[in-house]
Amino acid sequence: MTSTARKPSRIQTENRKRIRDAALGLFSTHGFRGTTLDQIAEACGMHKPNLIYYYENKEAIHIDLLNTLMEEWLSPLDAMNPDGDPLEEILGYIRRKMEMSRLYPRESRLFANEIVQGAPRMLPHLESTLKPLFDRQCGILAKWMKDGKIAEMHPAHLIFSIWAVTQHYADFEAQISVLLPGDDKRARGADQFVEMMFRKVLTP
Amino acid sequence: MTSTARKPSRIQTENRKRIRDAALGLFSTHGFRGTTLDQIAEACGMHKPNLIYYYENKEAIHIDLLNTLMEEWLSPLDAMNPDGDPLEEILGYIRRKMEMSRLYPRESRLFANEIVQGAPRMLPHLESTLKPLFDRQCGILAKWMKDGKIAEMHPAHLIFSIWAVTQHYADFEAQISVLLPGDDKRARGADQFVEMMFRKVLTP
DNA sequence: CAAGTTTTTTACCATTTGGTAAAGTTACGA
DNA sequence: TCGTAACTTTACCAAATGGTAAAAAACTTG
Repeated sequence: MTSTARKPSRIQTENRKRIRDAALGLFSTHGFRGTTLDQIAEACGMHKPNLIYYYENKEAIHIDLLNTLMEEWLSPLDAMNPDGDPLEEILGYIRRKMEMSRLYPRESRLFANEIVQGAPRMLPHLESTLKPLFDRQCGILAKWMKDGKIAEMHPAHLIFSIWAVTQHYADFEAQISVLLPGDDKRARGADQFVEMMFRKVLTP
Repeated sequence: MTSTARKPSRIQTENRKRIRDAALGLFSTHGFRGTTLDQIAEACGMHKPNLIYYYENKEAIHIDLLNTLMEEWLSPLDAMNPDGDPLEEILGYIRRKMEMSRLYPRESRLFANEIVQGAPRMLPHLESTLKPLFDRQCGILAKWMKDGKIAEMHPAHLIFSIWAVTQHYADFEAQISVLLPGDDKRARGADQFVEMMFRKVLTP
């Protein structure tokens, strides 16, 4: 029985990464169907058949991207410490989300594209990976509320609102930059507003 | 000199509408590039060349959709009355936005797709139509704040947060329905949460 | 360094897709 | 009701696109 999966060589690891990086930029702004293999190839300085050498097909690149990025994208949520100070834990999470919107807008938009279009390639992953994590965090929030540490509210909707507001700055940047031009202190203004907002909401 | 623009016939008006309706459903879930003329044609029971008879090309359908829907999409913002009760005016706006997320998720996702991908076909429209409206509403909010009617904060970011939270329920429905299954009272829970949230934020 | 293996490149192909030409059909005003 | 303009359908096409075949080049290892 021959081994079907060999461990990847140095070149393989490197080139797959180059491909993912180029594909991330393109998929996140043009969507899956709006991106061609030729575009990806040119963006990473390779030839089209070379992409297919590393990935079975176009969809495999997209799926690998989603899977690879999913866990680091969710890691801040997992970092919420049940034994820490509730308000500070949540605000810390919000700050990390704002930071990620600023540092990794491509990742944010990649997921936004995928979800807006009905998550055709990610639904199973949402079920299996995100859902348990989400439920656990809802549990932590619920306990903090029951203990009177933060205001009582529906934990799930609280998380939704945090995601909505923080990711909005990455996903809708095209709109925001039209409505609020004069770039320099926009990020700080956003951070301050969001912190103020959730502090108010969460204070019992 | 022959007239270049004739007034549209009854059939023209009807069929253009049929096309727009079919295209709205497809563009909003598959994006512009992810939707084919054949799909649109089948969805509205026409043949492909017939689409081209009514619209110059595929892009013209998309542009017409965006333009046609833009103003009704923005109308609730314009309905905010500067002389009304500030808190109630804003909460009323938020309620209408939540209602629109529920009744017109296709429109919401159409715009979301467009903006996430950098608004390639809508940037001018954002500048010319949305921006003035947005600035005016920011002015109204600022005045309410100065008068001490609502809490002091950055008006633009307040509007962003309202858009983010309300549209999130339409745009990210695929995710929400995984995380919060058992559909029946989700909409009411969302309404209640959002109202509670912004009431807290806005109360001085 | 020679033999084998991995990686890259060139040339190509089948399908999809946006769009056209033109004949056929229907609606409608005089 | 007849002629014309509006509309629909059939048959087609060229370009774009995802993907393949196979030779050439580069790298690895005994």
